[in-house]
Amino acid sequence: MTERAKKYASSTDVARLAGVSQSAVSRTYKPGAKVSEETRSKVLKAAAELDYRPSLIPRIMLTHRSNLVAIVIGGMYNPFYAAVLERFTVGLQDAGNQVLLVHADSGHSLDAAIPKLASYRVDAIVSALAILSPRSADELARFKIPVVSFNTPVRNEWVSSVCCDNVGAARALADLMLTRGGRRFGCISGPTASPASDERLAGFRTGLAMRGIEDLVTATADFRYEGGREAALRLFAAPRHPDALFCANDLMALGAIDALRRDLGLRVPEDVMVAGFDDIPSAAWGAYELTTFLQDGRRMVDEALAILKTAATAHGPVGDVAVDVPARLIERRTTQREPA
Amino acid sequence: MTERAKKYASSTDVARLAGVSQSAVSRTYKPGAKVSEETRSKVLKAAAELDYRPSLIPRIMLTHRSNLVAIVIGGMYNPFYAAVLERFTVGLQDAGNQVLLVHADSGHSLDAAIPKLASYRVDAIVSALAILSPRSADELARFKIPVVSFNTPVRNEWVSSVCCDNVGAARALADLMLTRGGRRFGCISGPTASPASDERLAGFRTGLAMRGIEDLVTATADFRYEGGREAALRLFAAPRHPDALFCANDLMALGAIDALRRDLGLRVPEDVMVAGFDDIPSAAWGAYELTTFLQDGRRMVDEALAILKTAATAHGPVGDVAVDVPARLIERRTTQREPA
DNA sequence: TTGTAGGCGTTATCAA
DNA sequence: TTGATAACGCCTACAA
Repeated sequence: MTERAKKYASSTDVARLAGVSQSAVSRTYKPGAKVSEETRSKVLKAAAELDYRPSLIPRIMLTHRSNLVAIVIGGMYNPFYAAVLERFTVGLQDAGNQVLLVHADSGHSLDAAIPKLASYRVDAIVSALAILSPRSADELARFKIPVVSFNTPVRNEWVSSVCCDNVGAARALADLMLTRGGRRFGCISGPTASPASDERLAGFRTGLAMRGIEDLVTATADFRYEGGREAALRLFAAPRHPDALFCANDLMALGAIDALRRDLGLRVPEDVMVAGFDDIPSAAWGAYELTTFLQDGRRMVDEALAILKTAATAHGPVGDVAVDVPARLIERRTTQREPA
Repeated sequence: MTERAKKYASSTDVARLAGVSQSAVSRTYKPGAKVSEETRSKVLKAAAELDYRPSLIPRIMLTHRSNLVAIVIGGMYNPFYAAVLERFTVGLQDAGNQVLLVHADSGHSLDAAIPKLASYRVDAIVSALAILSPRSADELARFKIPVVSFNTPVRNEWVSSVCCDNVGAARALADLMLTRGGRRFGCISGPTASPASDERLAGFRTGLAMRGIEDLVTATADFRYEGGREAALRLFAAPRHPDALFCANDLMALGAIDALRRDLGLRVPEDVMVAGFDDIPSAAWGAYELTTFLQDGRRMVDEALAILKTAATAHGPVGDVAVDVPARLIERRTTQREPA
């Protein structure tokens, strides 16, 4: 009856066929086992015949560890996050974990996903989501699952964060643009409620203020190329437009550049300087050569993995760690301008 | 002793605290249950106190279904595959599945990952890997796990495939380039042993041959921007270079365009026409406006999901299905040329 | 070295 | 409506 649904052979099946006990089978597959050559070969023969693969599921019940780590992510359209996801996956696989991928594009869908993850008994969660609110973080903490928040500075007893120094970087960019002769400044930020974008905008504003500039025109977009393009068109509709534009990520910056050059007939960097954030591969492409900040994704992932490793061996909560990775300015052509 | 390792409360814990039987707890969490209001509230109260989340792990043992679907992928640097991964993830989540993400960048690492997946008792596997060999496919079939191969036309009893019509598309492109006045043809293909790239090259060659053109200079690259750029530099080192260049994917085409324009001072499309394959977002960017083929990732994913759904309800093998999705030509600026 | 027995956290069955 | 009981597949004593 239930035979029909049965897909995998069990160790009991193998034992029966091999004419040994179930524990003999179990021992055959345990690294430091004490099994006679004879038993072992009988078992392996039967196992091959039945295509037996030991199941890890019962082990999860016994040990309370699944070796499953969930990665919650939204916006893989951004190559920076695609690369981060790939690095996490490789790193976790190398450490003997499996990755449970969860897509969430809003705080709401995140909340919906959490109980599922708890039901699968994941060992830890990585949130590479720009929208982890403190409230969601508290919700997460209730499940007593270690969490690493990537690029969103929330933390509590169970939640740690790995961020890059958005404020400092954006401030440094303000300096650079002033040095390069910028006079009127503009900024295209990400969606409201994106902490990373907020920090970048705030840092830019501070950097300008420190040099006595208070004027800053801004537009909001959605972190995508098209959004950046349209935001630039809006921002540059007025006759007295900026001559230095900071975009909260590279994709929007590339869209803005194309808007300026192709739709508005402006030269970059001669008429308008542009800078982005992330250093995605296309920022370096010959058609753009965009000045940007390298978010050191590799190092950020490594830091996150280190936190997870600690969490895996600890018995209690190991949250409240905050790692800040500096961003490195990569100056390319889009800000290379002789001061007027 | 083992208390220390115990992280989650079990239904037995809840039952004890609530003063009811374990089955009562189980029923409380079962949708169509018959529990008295009184019992239910006692249970929920105790559960809240203990932060209880029912575990899905035992259910996997009982039902032989994990609701886990593995996605094996390599090369998320290509936005086309990043988008495919995202669509798969969303689609599977909507269908009540969870996604196990596996990164594999070679046939070898794929082989290494398979037994792990079998141990986690995944219900199905999606291979979005350009390197699934028939041998690997047979290996997969041994585990009796339904497999959908994305863009690689292998199949057997347990393996189905969803591909796009690479040959037909590339042949149509040859026609177009001839119509636009192409005289000398070049092609930058992907790594050897990539079936998709092989088919595209073969189709292009066939299309040319049908119009009496046998000459075709080729170079091989790695599907990435930089690789395309370098391959173009090699291909155009000779004095008599192509005036029509087909690249096996968009990323390489964009690299080739920048090589032609910026390193070699050639005009695209006036001096050289260029076309790619995939229709990734950056192909449409203002700086390039690349002619390409839209691989309908959305539809391909939907077809794959449909196969998986069938597999989920069937009892035996459901492989050997082959779906072919047509590719649609998107002609943009890089082939817009007046015939000489 | 082997086999027997108990338990991990659920669900399903059956009797109360 | 409830509670006891037997699985599911494996691991770990413990006894033979």
